[in-house]
Amino acid sequence: MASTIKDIAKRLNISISTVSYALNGGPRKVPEEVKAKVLAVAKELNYRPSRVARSMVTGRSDTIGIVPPDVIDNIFLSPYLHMALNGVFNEAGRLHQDVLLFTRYSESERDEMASMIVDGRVDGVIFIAPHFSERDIELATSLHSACVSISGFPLEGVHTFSVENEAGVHLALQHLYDLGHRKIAHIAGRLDMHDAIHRLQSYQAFLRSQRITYQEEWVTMGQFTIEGGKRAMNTLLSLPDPPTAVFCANDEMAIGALMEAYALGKKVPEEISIVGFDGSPDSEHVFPTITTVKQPISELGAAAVRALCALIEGREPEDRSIFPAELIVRASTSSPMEHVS
Amino acid sequence: MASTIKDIAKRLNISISTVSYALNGGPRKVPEEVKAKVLAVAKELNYRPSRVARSMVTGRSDTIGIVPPDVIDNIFLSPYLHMALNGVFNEAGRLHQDVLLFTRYSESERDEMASMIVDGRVDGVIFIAPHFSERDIELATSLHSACVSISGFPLEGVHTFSVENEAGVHLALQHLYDLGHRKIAHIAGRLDMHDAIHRLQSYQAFLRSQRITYQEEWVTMGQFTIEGGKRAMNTLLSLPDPPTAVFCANDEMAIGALMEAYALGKKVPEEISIVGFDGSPDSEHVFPTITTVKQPISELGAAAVRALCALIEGREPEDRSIFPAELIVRASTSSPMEHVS
DNA sequence: TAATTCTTTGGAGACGCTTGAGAAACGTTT
DNA sequence: AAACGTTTCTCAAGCGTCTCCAAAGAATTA
Repeated sequence: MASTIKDIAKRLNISISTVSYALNGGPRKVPEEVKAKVLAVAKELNYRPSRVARSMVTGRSDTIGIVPPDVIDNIFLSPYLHMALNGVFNEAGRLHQDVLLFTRYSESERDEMASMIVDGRVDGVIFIAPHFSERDIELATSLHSACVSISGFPLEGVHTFSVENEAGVHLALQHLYDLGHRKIAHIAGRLDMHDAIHRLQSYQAFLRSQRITYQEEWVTMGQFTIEGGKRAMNTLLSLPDPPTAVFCANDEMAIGALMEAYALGKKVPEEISIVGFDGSPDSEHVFPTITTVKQPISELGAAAVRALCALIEGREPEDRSIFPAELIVRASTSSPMEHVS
Repeated sequence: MASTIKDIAKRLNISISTVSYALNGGPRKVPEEVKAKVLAVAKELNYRPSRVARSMVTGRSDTIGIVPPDVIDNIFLSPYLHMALNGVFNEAGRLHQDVLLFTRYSESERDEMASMIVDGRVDGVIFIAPHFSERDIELATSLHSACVSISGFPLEGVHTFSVENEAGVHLALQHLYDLGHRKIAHIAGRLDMHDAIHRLQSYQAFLRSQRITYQEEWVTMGQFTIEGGKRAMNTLLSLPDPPTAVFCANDEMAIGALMEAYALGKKVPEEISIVGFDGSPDSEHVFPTITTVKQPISELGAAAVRALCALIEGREPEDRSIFPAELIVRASTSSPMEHVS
């Protein structure tokens, strides 16, 4: 149906190779006159080179694969992933790379998934926030496939891009501390993810450095979801000695916490301060707007793409891999004193 | 580097075709004994079939392409697109289809874009909310490539999936009308998109049916964005005779309108009621929560995938193409009377 | 004019896989 | 023993493209 390079050759009575050279401005020179004719016929026949055939012979597909975190359904409703994808897509477009999103819908397909990564349709893979248990990434590296990760666990030979978690957490907690808070709880994310672990550890480190006693029950699990944030906040507010401030490992949990606080009749920030993490658009749309630690997620995505392309082409990636965090103070935090009095 | 079907054949001293048949349970039978041996060796050599080579000969890639709306940068931050992609990915996974997201980063690459659609890497394409001026979709059909659209303009031979816009708009406006509103403004979306046009027309039709005089200045453009919603709301509230209610063509603009209303000291819903469209998660996170018309966007995406797969396999799509809208009454709407008095 | 060099162009092999055509081996039937 | 059907397997032809190699032609030199 679709026309091929052969059709063009036949039409002009020249060889296939000449056509190929003409179309690609190929390694060999082709007289301008012939070139023009080839291009004209190509246009006339509505010729489109088959990327598949080209991949076959060049071994390159100019396509990068994205492996989103392996969570439950509806994964594409996560703001974090959106921001990451946003950066990835913009940069991929700029670098003339297409993006193949790997979908997986059950654990049992894990192996099939793994083989997709190395079946030749992508030149390299970006893992977004992979779980600790994620073996695909090891498989990919073992097969010498180019791969990088965003917010992943440090892994031998895998370039990992992430935010300065420790510094970010410090900014958030210092902010609360400076406001006068001493009873600061933490709603942690999924502890099989690197960022969640790192943020929890940084939280503990901060308490230690400020000589605040670490209270086991002030750390609750929120699974990085709004629902999880609600549940966690509910738990925290039921404590005999509830905290005056809550630091959440991401904005979604902060939103959940906010909603739950209101549901329980607690005013934010008057009765309890809330800080999020990520700097998602949503954090600014809720009421009150949420104080949060912004990480340049889109830039992480873009940097990952650049690094991956470098690896594919055999260059050494030049991007730094740790990105700065920035505190954005909004309306969900205030001093606890004013209202205690 | 990677092992091929040939390596397996050589190792076992059998023909390449036998290996192929064994691996695929192919068209021809292969004795269990041989099959077992082949599979064992395949595993040992860590063999992964090359999808590229397979595509080459079968002409199928088991991959569907997605063309997101051709808007400016950071497109992946649109909740609408997320919900659509969410449905698409889930369903694609279920049907064992991979998803290639087409990125495009400039108008000048339009032609390159078009050829990507038909270069053999995808079996079919889903256009999400294509613009009126989008020619790619026509190109795709003219090349007999399978394609469907979500919220697109009706086009000969292209299955289009969309929500019952007219009914949805009616629900929203009737709700406002029943509350007592008579001065109802409309913040419209991008008028090069089908949904935006359709919703504007439905708004006008409703006013006509209720014999409310259509006020030119009560229709403002919001471009489907939060920023646009803010600007539009600003314009509306500056009118000498401002409306008591605003119906927005999507939730993002409703959020923007909400923010702007607050910024101008107008209370929602006490002084002005706001209704959105889409039923995005965000519409429930803002304060006050927004009354909105929910459309099953994810289901639209899923249905589009099913239909596309049917087309690819030469079957007739069975899904209905118009989906119901549902009014979700929340806190952003109330009767105007109470406060006028 | 013949020999040499340079330029241009066509031929053909690969890439890894699928699959139809047909060969070989075997057992069964007449 | 011949004829036949089955089963099991090999051969080889592609799929569309890229690119090396060699052949043909043109230009230069002896």
